[in-house]
Amino acid sequence: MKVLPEKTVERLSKYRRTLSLELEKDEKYIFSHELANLLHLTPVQVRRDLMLIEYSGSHKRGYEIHNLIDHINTIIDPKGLVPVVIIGMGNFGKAVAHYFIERSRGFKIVGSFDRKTSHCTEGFPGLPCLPMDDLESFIKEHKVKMGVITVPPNQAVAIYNRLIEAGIKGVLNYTPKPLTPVDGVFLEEYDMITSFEKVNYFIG
Amino acid sequence: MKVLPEKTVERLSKYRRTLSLELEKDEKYIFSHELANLLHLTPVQVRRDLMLIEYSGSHKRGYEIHNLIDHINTIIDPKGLVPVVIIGMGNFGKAVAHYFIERSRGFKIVGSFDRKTSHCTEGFPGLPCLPMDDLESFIKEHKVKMGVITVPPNQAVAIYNRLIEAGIKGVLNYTPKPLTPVDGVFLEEYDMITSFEKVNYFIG
DNA sequence: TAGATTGTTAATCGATTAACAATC
DNA sequence: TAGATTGTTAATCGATTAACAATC
Repeated sequence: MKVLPEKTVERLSKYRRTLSLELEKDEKYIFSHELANLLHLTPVQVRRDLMLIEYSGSHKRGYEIHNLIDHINTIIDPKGLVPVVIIGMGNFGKAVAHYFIERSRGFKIVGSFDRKTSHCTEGFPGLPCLPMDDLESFIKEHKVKMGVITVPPNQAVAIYNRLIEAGIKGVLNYTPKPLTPVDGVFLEEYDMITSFEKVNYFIG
Repeated sequence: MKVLPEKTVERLSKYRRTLSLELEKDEKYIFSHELANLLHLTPVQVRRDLMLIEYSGSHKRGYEIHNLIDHINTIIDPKGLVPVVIIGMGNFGKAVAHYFIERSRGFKIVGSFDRKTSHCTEGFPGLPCLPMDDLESFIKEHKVKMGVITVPPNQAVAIYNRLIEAGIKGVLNYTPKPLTPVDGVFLEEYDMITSFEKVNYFIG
């Protein structure tokens, strides 16, 4: 299958979670307009996304929820459990860890790093907390594919370079420091300051 | 001036911060290609954005940094200090508070709320920590314009409705629970799970 | 059948980029 | 002047939505 548009992948992630909630309510089938309503999208957009992943429903009953979830799984988690590390265990890093411990599907947080290991030793049983020096060796040993950068902004570039050097495949940058895209490494950035200033502007 | 595209507003936020850093390095002028390189954009995009805010540079020296920052200020912070509240002082809420205490330009965190006020009493001197019950009265009394939702997902909808009811103008939703857009209230959502799953997909 | 829905192409919309005149 | 840059229109690209045939 051709590589999917970023926006479609984002929506598939949301479809899957919404569908799982419906399944828990013992729903078996869902129409495109129902799924669309739950996510404030249009039914056409839902159907087009499903078309792109070559999934078909029935005219009478819509889409079979359990089956569709399985299909989305094969599309967006084709690789089993991808190992992830978090670098920087301040409040933000802790929030990320807290979010994904036990709750992830296609990936698993396998390690956390901080300049002061005292920042991460407590609170996350089963999640190793390591000094920065061990970053490269840990990544190589555990075949870590994805790194989450939650260090202070002035350390972001150095950490990023070390991740690249160690052979990481994807980076999530939560610092406001813009990083330089590198071939073969998927880079996703979220800048909280920008979001705040955007809301501030559109409050009008 | 016509309302700016969302993407342009986002970049203006980044231009401003990058320009401030250049100013600190005693740079006085900057060319569009220099600013573009710092943010991994194209020079045309920079110039087009500046065209949209009706700012002109010189052919010889590019843009006068200090002056451009001031101009961006008038565009994206035309309202003085906008009061903001954070609802939910777990790790994520703390990260947000930590980020913006003393560091914000167009807005100010004036209050934080949690079911357990013990979550927020320590750590942020000068930031009031209040029980949920006081939410509406605080918003009205302090003319709060913007609310940041960092509660657990199952409380998000209830808090959102209370914010709307209390007359909030902008909402930043950091829970994975999608909220329903309401006329006259700007809603910005960031879903961390989606970002993770997206990176996971594009690692390929 | 009539009505509701899916699946898909074509049109539209919005954002980015190419092209280039004007200027210093 | 020649070269570099800005400012702006037109073209392109990508994503969304409208339209509608096919199906149950």
